[in-house]
Amino acid sequence: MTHDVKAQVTDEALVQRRRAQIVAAAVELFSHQGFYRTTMQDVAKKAGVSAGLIYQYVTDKEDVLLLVLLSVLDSYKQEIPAAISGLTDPLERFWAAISAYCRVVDQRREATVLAYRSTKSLPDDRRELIKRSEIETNGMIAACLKDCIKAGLMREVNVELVTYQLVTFAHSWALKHWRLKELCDLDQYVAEGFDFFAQALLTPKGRRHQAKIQGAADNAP
Amino acid sequence: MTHDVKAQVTDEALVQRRRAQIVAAAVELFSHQGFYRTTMQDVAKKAGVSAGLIYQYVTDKEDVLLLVLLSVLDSYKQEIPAAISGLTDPLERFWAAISAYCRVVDQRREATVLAYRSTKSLPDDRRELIKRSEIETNGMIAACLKDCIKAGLMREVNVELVTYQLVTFAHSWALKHWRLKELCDLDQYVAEGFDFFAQALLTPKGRRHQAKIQGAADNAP
Amino acid sequence: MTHDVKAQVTDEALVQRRRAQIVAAAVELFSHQGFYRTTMQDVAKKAGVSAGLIYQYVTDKEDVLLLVLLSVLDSYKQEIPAAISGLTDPLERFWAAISAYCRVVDQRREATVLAYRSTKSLPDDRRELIKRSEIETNGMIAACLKDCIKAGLMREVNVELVTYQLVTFAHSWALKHWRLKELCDLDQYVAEGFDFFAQALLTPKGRRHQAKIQGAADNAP
Amino acid sequence: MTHDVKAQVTDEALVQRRRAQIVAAAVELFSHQGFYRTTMQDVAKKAGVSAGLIYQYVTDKEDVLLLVLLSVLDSYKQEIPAAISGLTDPLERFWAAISAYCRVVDQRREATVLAYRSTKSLPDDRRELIKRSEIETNGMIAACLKDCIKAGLMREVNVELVTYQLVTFAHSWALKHWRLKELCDLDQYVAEGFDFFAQALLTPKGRRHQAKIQGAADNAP
DNA sequence: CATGAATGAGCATTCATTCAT
DNA sequence: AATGAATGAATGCTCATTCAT
Repeated sequence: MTHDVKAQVTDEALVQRRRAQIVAAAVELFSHQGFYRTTMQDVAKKAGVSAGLIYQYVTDKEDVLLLVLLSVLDSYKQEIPAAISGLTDPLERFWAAISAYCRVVDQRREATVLAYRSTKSLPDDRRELIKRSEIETNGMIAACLKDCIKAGLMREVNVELVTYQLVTFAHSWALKHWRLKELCDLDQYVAEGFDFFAQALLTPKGRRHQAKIQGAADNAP
Repeated sequence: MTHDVKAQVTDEALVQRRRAQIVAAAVELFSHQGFYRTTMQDVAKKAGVSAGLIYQYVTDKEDVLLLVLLSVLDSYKQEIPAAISGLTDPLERFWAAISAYCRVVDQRREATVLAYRSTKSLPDDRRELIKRSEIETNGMIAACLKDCIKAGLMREVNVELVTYQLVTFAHSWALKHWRLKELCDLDQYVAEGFDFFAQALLTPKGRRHQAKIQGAADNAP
Repeated sequence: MTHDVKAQVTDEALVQRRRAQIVAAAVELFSHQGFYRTTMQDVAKKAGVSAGLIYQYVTDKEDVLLLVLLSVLDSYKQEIPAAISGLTDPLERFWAAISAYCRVVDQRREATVLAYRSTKSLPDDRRELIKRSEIETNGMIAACLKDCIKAGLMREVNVELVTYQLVTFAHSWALKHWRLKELCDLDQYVAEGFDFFAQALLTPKGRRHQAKIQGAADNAP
Repeated sequence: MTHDVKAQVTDEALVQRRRAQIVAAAVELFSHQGFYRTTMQDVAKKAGVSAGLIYQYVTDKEDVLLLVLLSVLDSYKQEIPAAISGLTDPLERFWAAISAYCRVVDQRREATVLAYRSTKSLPDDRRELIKRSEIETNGMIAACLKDCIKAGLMREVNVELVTYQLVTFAHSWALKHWRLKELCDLDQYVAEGFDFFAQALLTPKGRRHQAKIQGAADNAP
């Protein structure tokens, strides 16, 4: 976890704990009311600390936002590797990654929307941190995609562009949730996405392999 | 297009002109600095009017935002029908619509990003206006998609979900422009998108039809 | 009617008419919403003229207030003499004057309250005008009082102080109307006042005279 | 006395002190310049605090006005009972109450005028508070009056109406001070009032009793 | 380490007044 | 004479940040 945000407190464990407290409060408030409508007093109250305390763990209100956004991106960076860790089959890994992504987005739906709303509110240097982190996460998806292509299971598409399609598909569940939730639930959304991307990406060989996986999965309990 | 935002000035033509002036200034400022960091004085100065003047054409700062967002959505609602108006072939209409959408997004890239950032800053009732307008625009894309399906050129997919994929694809050009612009230009982006969606959606019959269109287009000057 | 308020318009009849229009609108608005809460645009609208027009008949917003307050005091100066004009008996004139005062206050209740609220909002020189006018009105009451004393009908009291008691009694009907209206109606209020002041002021001779008048009045239709 | 105005600061003693500071500054400014002409910056500067500070002890500018008006009414509610506390004779209590009322009005002359000017500037609910408080104060005067009547010392008059006469008499010292101060000083004003109300209210028995009291007082050092 | 009272710059909004038409 | 659009100074209120305790 890399934030070069400097704290004035030395006890590292305490810093961790306090920041977690602050971020937890801020995520909720920023998500619901937006960054600008949330006051530091709001954050302090919800975090159960005094307003002054926050400034011992953070330099700025913008720093709080940075911490919040990094915490969202961190969930991605933890959940996706976890979801594919046991798997070896490229196609299985691919679908598992997408599925994990969608599920994290669903769990942190409001924070995801927040990221779209508020990243621009950060000063340039801190925004760079976020972008770098996003590229990193995309890298994990891209890697899965590449493996599928290398294995001849998917077409030779522009990897980074398609990665954006996949990532955007996941994000949309949060961004357009106000409408999508009336059309389907998360599982259906993911299923429709699988179908769509399968059509778009799989080679004939990929299709056969897919059928095999599917069959195996269907026969499972 | 009609915004029920009420002006205190009676001369309708003047209202149109002044609002256009204000919106033009606001789009630029909101896009660059964000809604909250932009002061009404900023808007007034950039629009070349006094601060007080604005309040004769708008009730609120939020009203300015509403006007700005509606102006973006209005571009969609004008450009897309214009792009497909002469065409009769369902597939041609479909690609033309997508292409037009991408091009409007490109022209109003910053305003599109602004829409994602700031719609939540509106009070509920005004946000509804925006949502309704978005659904309307989506309807135009969905109609093209349905026609292709009805003609047997595309698979029987969930129309609204796929519409969101298409729309999101266009929006992404603005939202992720910071990265995408390093990977390709707009034409390439659109071309890649066509390829991807063609794969995902076309039936065998659709593919043959597509080839024919494509051939014709290739032989053109 | 003496306001040295200067108009920019020469046609004297028009000036009268316009000012009456403006004052009528202002009395109502100032009375209900107060001077500061009423905008010149409000006054213009209610008067059915444009905002700019007002400034051709008045130099200031404060000027409008002055005109309004003078109009109230003018009603006093007209109604009271009218009420006592036919009468010769000092006691009858006295009661008639008080009664008339109360009735004018009742008719212009809100304007009377306005005078108490807003006279201090005037710049010193214009406030002097008002004070002078008030003293003038008081003079009419004081004269009636003096006549009664001179005729031996009332005690040798401090005339000006008692005049203030009388005037204040009339004003209170407006100032405390929110409470008094629940205790009695105007006629009862006046009757109670007569009784009270009679006790306080009449000499034995005055009392006998009063009984005679009363008796005559009671036997009247 | 309790104003349900809520402070954001918890230390109750501090709240008391700060509010007193603010009210003291506001009374002076509001009295001289009026409520609307006084800015919160004015109040802050005169109170020797920052503008923001005030809003931790008050919700509104109107709240400051409410606090100011309540502080005036509170003086009445404290001074009058104090003035009559040692006395048992109904007539002595009555005159002591009136005298105390006049003296409080004299001490807080400008604030009294302010009350007449500005009560209407309060929103309805807060104005109700003021009215209730006024009725309470009147109740103290009315009680003295009733006791005199019950003891056969005064006539059977309409208690509440006469109470208003008495209260108004006290208030007039402030409201018409610009003129009255040229006619007499406070003691003379009170003495003239006593004479007037004695004539108006005392029964023969009351008159004898009054003479006795008076005699005793005259023989006192 | 923690508190929370205090600061004061910053901003949306209003409105008396002007002036071109 | 009359209009009403335009002005811009003025003001109530907020809130990130500090600092004495």
